[in-house]
Amino acid sequence: MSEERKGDIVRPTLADVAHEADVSAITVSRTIRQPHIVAEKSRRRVEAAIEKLGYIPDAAASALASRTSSMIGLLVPSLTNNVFTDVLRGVYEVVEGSRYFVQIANSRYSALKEETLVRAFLRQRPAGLIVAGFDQTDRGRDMLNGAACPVVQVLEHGPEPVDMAVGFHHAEAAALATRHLLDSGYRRPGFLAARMDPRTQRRMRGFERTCRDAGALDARRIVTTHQASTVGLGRQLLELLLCQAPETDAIFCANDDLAVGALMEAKRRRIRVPEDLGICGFNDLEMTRHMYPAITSVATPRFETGRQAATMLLEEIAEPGSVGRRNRDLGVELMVRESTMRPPGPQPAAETHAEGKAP
Amino acid sequence: MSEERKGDIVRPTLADVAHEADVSAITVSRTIRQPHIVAEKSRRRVEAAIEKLGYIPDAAASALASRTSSMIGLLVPSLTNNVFTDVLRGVYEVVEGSRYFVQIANSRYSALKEETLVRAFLRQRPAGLIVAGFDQTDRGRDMLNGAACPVVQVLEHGPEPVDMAVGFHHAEAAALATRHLLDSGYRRPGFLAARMDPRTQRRMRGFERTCRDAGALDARRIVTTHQASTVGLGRQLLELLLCQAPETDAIFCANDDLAVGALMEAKRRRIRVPEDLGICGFNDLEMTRHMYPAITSVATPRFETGRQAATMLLEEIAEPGSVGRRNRDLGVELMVRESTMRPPGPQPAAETHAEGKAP
DNA sequence: TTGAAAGCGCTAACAA
DNA sequence: TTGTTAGCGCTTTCAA
Repeated sequence: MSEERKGDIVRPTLADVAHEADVSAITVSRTIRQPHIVAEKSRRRVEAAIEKLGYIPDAAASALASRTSSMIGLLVPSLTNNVFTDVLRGVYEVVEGSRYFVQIANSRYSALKEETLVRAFLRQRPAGLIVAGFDQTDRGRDMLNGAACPVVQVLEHGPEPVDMAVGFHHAEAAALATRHLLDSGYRRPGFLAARMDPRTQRRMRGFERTCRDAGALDARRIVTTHQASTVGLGRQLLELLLCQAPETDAIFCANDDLAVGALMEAKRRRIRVPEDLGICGFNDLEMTRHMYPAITSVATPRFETGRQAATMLLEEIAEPGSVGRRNRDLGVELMVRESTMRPPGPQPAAETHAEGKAP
Repeated sequence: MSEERKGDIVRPTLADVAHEADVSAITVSRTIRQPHIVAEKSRRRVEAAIEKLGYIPDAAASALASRTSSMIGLLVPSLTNNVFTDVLRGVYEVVEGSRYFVQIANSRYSALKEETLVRAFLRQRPAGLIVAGFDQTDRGRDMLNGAACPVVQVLEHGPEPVDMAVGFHHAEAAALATRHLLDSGYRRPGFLAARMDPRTQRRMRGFERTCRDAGALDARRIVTTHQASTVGLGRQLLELLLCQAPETDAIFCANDDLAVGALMEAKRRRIRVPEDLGICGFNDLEMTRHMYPAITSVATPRFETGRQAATMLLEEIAEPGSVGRRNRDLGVELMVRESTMRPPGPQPAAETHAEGKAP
């Protein structure tokens, strides 16, 4: 079909369907939105006409007339990062059974882009909005505050959400992991992190605080980068860490990608995990438990966060003010696996690393 | 702020801004869309008024009046699968610099859901559409055919796209990998696959055909499942394969997730890779090259597919009929790595597997 | 360079 | 149960 043809296509309207079915426009409208209040006979005629003409309702006209759309906007900083796609799955599970649909926007970790995207969402008069995190720009927060729809902030827990929130404490989750390393007998823990978005920074604070309290904090053992987190980066960061702090006997990785990369690099260097080096990841992505050795990680409630956010939104849309707990902490769970199960008794000297590092 | 307040918020309209700036509505509209044709003085007054009132244009009214939106719809079967998020990244890279925005819909591998989502997109009068694959339902294809906007099908190459297409041959790509295994001296190759969506099935055909031609096809060595592909599933499928065909000396995994899982399971069983078992993945996800040993994989042009699809769309939107090659094959590349670099000379007997399998 | 008038296709409100 | 009327907030068209 040529492009000229395409341009010429005139879509049938409600009025066309009404004419075809010999009813009024509003009856067609009702047949589509509230079929139960239309007489069986009219309804069948309308349905036949819709089918015959291939009628597709115009969302813009509908949104304009009703001053609302069926869109639920989801604003995340990344879609490469499985953390957000897991939230998304939870949201879908709830929204799919409803008359709403999800629109996704990706701020790519830019607060400015996020602001633009919030504005783009609001232009469409969404029925509800789900936004990752608490760290909007001032204008972004103002816009969310003034939104004519319910808003849920996800994946963090903190004071004063814009409207509603579901998530967990990043600093506390990191502290849990760090304490586990210390309790397992590791004395010189290091920290690897990438991207350094607000949530990652909170995890770093949790690590630092816990280490400081235990007298085990050493800035040389903290290696971070603003690059996006990848498995390859985990290898590089471990290399860097072992260069500048060869005494390191455990690492807490702010991401499972990094943990997997670090584990692979350790294997390649013949560093024994967990004997010479304990490794703990964060998020408990599916792959970590299947590594060899299986990697200890902090399981974060990503799917459940998405489910609850969507549920809260739908309830609040149906009846404003009806949602009870509007700021929820879902907590995390430490999944202890082989990579930090240090055998009891004295450990080999730290020099082991130096050996491992030789080509 | 209470929900009641929210409901009461009256958004300023073009007319309000016009009143504030003491110009007509159309001048405000022009200031927003074509600032260069508005006099400097009016423009500044309008911009000040927009700022003062916090005006946000209504997308529905705009779409209704202009009979088009700025939306580019992207329809994929999954967002958990990194393949599609890579395409997405390519699309974003191109679209972000334009006046269009991307809306993502997830069919979750259901052709019926896909049909519903195509309809949902068309209701919004998209400026363009990008759809994964060629396997729409008949109605889905009809709708795409009748769409009043350009359409690009991605991630496959085949005859008769609806409008435009960018992708590669899955069967040929699989044949490339399979030939590599055979050429590397592996004689009893197996095949692991999950999900079994149309593209995966084409890869299976490519594997079967190549093995048959080489007299190396044995149905016992083909293990598939309809479950979603995961690393854990790779471990399970390898276990199954080695149970029913212990002589297997190499595997082609239809996904890198499976390949990583299979590698980890092999390590756990003390099966030597690549000596006893060659492993080849598909897609060349970032992690595969960082495994130990590094995994051979077929690199697919996911990012470039997204880039080109978006570029074609924007060109075609700007000037219908202007895009030249409308059906593009981007090809694939085999990345040979440690996991299939079998040392030359006679190999240990196949019984090695039996040993490896012992607890 | 600016504006007035006339809809875009639908739904809310009310009436029958 | 169905219909009539009057917009929703913007852009197009034509005129000044």
